[in-house]
Amino acid sequence: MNIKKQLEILTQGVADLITKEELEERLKEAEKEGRPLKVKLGLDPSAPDIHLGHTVVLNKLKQFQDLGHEVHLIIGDFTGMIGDPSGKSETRNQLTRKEVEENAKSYQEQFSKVLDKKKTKLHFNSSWLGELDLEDILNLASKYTVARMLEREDFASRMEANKPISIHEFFYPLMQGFDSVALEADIELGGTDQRFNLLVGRRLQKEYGQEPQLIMMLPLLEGLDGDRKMSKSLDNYIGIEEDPVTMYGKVMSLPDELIGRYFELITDVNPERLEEIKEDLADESVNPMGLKKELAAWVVERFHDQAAAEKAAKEFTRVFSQGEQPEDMPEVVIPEEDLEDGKLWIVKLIAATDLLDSNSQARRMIKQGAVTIDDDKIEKINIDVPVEDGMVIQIGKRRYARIRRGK
RNA sequence: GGAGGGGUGCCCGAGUCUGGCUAAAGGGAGCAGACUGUAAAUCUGCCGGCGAAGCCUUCAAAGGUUCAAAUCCUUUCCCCUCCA
Repeated sequence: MNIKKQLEILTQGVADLITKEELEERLKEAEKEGRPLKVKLGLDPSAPDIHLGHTVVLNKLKQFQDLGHEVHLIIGDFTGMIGDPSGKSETRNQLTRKEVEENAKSYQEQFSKVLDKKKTKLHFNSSWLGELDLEDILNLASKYTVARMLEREDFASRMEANKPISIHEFFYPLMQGFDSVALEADIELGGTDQRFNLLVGRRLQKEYGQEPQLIMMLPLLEGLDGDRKMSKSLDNYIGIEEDPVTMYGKVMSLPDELIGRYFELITDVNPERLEEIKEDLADESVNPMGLKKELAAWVVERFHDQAAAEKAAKEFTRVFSQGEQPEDMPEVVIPEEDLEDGKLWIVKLIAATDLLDSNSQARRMIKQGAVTIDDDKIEKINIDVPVEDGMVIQIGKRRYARIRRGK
């Protein structure tokens, strides 16, 4: 494929590129020399739970792969095994060699849902970082200044807010940058929030006498709240291994304004279709629900299959549009000895389902009129209800449990 | 080493001088209800625990003063700033 066309594909949907001219250069160079570009992505070793937000950058990597370039995933196991002691209140979770390898395997599995597994190279950065001795480390540290470190936004704001910064934290960007040196990366990808770290790699390569890598930043995908970036810790994510029904439902719960952005960043719809979608979204007379359903189906199909997508869509319509019960729901066994005359206090019964954390919450839900048993609304708190095998408790719109009497 | 500032509920953040009206303002997140061809938007409500009243546990930790403490005192731990 000619360079112009490659450039066009590679720069699509990119938030920032340092620099476009260099990318063109590098592509030409690679072609002339008949070698692929080494494209790097760094990964945190502790969270092998990929969500849609990650797929934005993975999609881009896939494009590189399809164009014949080499994708290198770097697992940051070195820091993971040492344990990051920042955020002192949190327990250090030092990962063992074994855990790291398990995580890596899990990563590989999940990544192969987007990337071509055969063409993807996996590295552990401990294999070079672990080899450095103190002299090497000091040498590395000498190549960057404190002032430059403090340019990083979160360091700067912590300084500003009088919050602690440990010295070792300065080493994280350096180590990540050293990965680029070790790999002799041509280009590194990352979210826009990674700008600083990515630049460190670029600068370090120069210090070590290498061609500095290019930097490609991809937009951060907003999570379910429609505001903050998708992340597991904010619990606003859609995991690519979630079951089809949940996945579909989560997409449907996205704020409408995000529909277009999702189509753009995580699907492979062609530019013409994307244009149409955007027009429809801008058109008041079009109910965005239809588009959202299309998006939801697309997502489920990609990470499961078409049958799952159809099933999830049906289930969604059934439960939310028609207000019927879902097909699967958790079952809760109520032991016979907890019953009195076959009855149980309503609050206890609800709390037993594990759908809520405490009796107080159960009481509140009843007060708010959120609880039904076999479609009968529960109005009072002080009642004992007969517990029947197979009866269904519903709390709110989407929490269900089936009751089983047992020993 | 010295001087000063600070640690509040899931998060942010008031309250501390002038003790009670404070389960602790406000915002965010979350949940529920109404509405909706969406788990969207919007509006309203809830948002520590305990089978009612009432009680119990909570404002870094432990003691103390008091009829009463997030608020006052003591000690300890942790964070920050400036000086050295």
